[in-house]
Amino acid sequence: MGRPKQFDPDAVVDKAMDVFWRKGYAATTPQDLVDELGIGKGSLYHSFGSKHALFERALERYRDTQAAALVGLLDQPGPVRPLLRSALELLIETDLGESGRRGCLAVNTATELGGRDDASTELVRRMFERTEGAFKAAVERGQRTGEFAPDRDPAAVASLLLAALVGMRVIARAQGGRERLCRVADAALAML
Amino acid sequence: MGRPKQFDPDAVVDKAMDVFWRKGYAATTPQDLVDELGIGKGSLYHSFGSKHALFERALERYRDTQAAALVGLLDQPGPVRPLLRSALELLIETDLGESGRRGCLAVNTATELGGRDDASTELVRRMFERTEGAFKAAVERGQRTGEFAPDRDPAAVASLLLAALVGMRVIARAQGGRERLCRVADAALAML
DNA sequence: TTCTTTCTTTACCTGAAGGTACAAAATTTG
DNA sequence: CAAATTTTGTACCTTCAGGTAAAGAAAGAA
Repeated sequence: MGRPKQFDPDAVVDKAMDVFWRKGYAATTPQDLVDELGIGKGSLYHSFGSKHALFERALERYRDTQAAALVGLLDQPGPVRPLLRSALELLIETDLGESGRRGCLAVNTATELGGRDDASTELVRRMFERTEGAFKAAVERGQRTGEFAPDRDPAAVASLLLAALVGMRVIARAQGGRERLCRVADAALAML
Repeated sequence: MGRPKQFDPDAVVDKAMDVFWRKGYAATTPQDLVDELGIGKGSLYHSFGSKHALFERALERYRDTQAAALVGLLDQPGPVRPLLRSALELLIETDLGESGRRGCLAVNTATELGGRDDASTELVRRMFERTEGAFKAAVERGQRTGEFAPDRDPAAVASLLLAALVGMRVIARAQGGRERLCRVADAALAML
């Protein structure tokens, strides 16, 4: 009952994710949100409560779309090395693509709010953990199939892969060119 | 001539570096600066012009102290592997130390202002480049002395090391524990 | 159709960000 | 000492962040 919403909340959260991704949390103003989400300020606060609450929704959405896509990619069957390569290439293209060097929302949030906003920090920590887990599983699989040297600790290698991936996305924001990013990806694959 | 300054500008820039490092650029207010630098608002703006100009000074100071320390460490004589290990350990201790999980100012700046503030982006890009150069030189040296396998491209390995280092400092901000960071460092050294 | 509930619009509010203006204070020079 | 120059403290200013309040609009319930 009551008046129905004039907008699709999921679509609005999607747009909010985009804004926060591009500008960061602190630099996104209520006016930015009103302008880019296409809903009035009243609706915004009535539906989402606060800028911070909307940010959390956006971060969850990021986890469920972007981060999940990466994990899903790594979980696919078939040889592992090409899978890893496409994963890294996906990130490079995302980072350098038309949407414009906004890096990774989880990484951006870690450095902007890490340790100063418990909910966000925890969300990011979990995303990192999940990604590292996917890497570990992939490495273990690659070792079983004989693609990778079997003498390396999969957990350690996965940690390094996660760190390299995170680092790449930071470097992309600091005007790192495609060659540089590809060099990182190549070196990461070469060490396996 | 004229009235002499009541404070040491370098010391004030040092403190400003600390504040920006902990809180980030946008989240640091003029009031924060007045409180933590111990000088009046008048002096602040008279001496430094603007929050942004002070931030650039702070970033330059970061480059000349923190980033330079890392590069200097890598340039020291002696076996390369222990040098790399101390470099990584230095970062881990810095990140987890009493100053409290503030990560790396260059990394934080890359993700907060990368692509949106040309001067800062350029400063960060140069710091990354310099660090990568130091890694490359170290790897080359290690290859000459026979410490590292000679068949790897030093530039590629250096890129990966830089990315891993940057990633580590992000992960540290997202509540990554010491074990996790050490795992990254171990894996990085193990691949050489 | 009136009542209730929920959404939307518009207006408004408080505090602070980021900075400017200006007079007073502390120096060096003549 | 007066003059010139630079620094400092205080007051002030404009804009906007982040949000609240109140009244009207659109739906179902009685």
